[in-house]
Amino acid sequence: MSLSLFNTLTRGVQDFVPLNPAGNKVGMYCCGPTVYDFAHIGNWRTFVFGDLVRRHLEFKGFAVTHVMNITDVEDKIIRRVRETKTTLTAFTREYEATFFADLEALNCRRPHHTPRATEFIPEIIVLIEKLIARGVAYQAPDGSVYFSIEKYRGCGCHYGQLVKLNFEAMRAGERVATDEYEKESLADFALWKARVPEDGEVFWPSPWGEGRPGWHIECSAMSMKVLGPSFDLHLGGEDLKFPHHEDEIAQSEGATGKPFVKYWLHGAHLLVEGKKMSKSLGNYFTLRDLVAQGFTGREVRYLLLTAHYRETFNFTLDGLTGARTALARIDECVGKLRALSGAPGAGPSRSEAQINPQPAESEPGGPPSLLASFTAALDDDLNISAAWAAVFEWVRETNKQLAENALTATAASSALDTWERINSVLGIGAVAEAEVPAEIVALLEARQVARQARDFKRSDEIRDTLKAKGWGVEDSPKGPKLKKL
RNA sequence: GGCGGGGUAGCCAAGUGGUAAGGCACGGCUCUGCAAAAGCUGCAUUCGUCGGUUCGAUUCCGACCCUCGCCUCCA
Repeated sequence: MSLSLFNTLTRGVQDFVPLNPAGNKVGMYCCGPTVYDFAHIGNWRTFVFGDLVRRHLEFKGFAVTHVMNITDVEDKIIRRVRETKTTLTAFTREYEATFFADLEALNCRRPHHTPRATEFIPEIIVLIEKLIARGVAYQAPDGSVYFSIEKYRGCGCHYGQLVKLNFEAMRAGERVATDEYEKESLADFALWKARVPEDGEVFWPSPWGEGRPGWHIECSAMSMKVLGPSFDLHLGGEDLKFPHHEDEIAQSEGATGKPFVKYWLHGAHLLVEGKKMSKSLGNYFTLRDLVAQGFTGREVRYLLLTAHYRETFNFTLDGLTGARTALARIDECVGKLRALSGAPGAGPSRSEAQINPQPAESEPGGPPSLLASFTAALDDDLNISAAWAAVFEWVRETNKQLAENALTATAASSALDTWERINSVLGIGAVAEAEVPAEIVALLEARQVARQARDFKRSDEIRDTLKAKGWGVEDSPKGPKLKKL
């Protein structure tokens, strides 16, 4: 079965066919963070969505080149640099490092390329020169260079591919600083911003004088530098459709004359506790805020992955608690399979690289296997909810067989293989059994002695002690089981 | 004002022109010294409202109500 995705360009679900179908290679660009603050949970939804797209493509056997830019020069950054009296690099690198740490905490695969805007100034300048040479960009009296939408359209190009635009009906409202720059037309956007005193030391020389790149041009320059003038996938949050992505198309196609991106994917925003996230409402969370409340990156990842990417998702703390319970069910089941299969381990899950990327077909005539229903769900425009349903049905079925002692070690091992392949897409792992300190083992043994002597008062006391030390005990027919709380 | 999403159980959330996945929460039973875990089991005659099309609509059409987003900072 082939993968289909909703393409904002055509406003419909389409079969995914890479530009180079023979090569099986896919170029994917995701708009990355602007490193002026910690990324919030809404940002993370989009990045986790990007990770899901990449993982599923890799699961399908595509060789993905994943690019994510780092916007490290931009109005807000400059303001903060000025306010904190630091340097651009010192300021942005700190947030960049945090971003990658958080990305890892959420178990997102690291993009293959993470270009910084400030390291692509020469490429940006070349791109602007091309646009000027083609007559679709101009330098204004203030020294800034703008993209002319009128000229671009005059060349027969289409501005407004991602969203329907009606410039006449657009309000030149408060949010448009009409007097800030000397543009020829309100809709034109800056490619190069001339240096102003507020920029401080943040500027680069250029053929148009000192200044800095506009926001949109950096993505065009970096994506085309790494992936070429035309590539397969470009993702971002839905708010970026206009103007950011529209402008990227205009700049890129205006410069190369070639189609820029084949499939545009946009992730919906989230609400927190039913409301738009805002610092004043107290529902603004960064990942570290949630970690401070005792939640793990894994739980956050799971919750962010419970809803379809094109639907607004209501992120709640209750939901996060539910995520913990749901994950524990999966862990319990996978843990039992590991124990039965005699896998060494209880250790960390085997390397994802060892996993065969080709999904198996279900048995002819039989019920669809986990792998088949999971794959079918994600192939259908990443229907992750249906994919989870497949996972939990499998958990229930597996638990049932385990309870009936109906699984052999070989069958358990095979079930684990399937799970690992599923997990290569979900990326929620399964917690490895923690090392048990000698003190805890001793307490557990003491409790067993007490239980055998039917001294339940004593055994319950020890259970409470263990709990206080962070270990839960579950008695099973095969003896007590320790669980890190 | 223009454009675009949504309204499905207590909460989150799939889905379909033929009678509602899954998760969380909650109740019952089995097991257990108790508990936990697991298993079994119960939990929407109903999918914002009102009309229309249809043998049949939550699903298609129309109107309305509510809600969210974008309209040059935005994931």
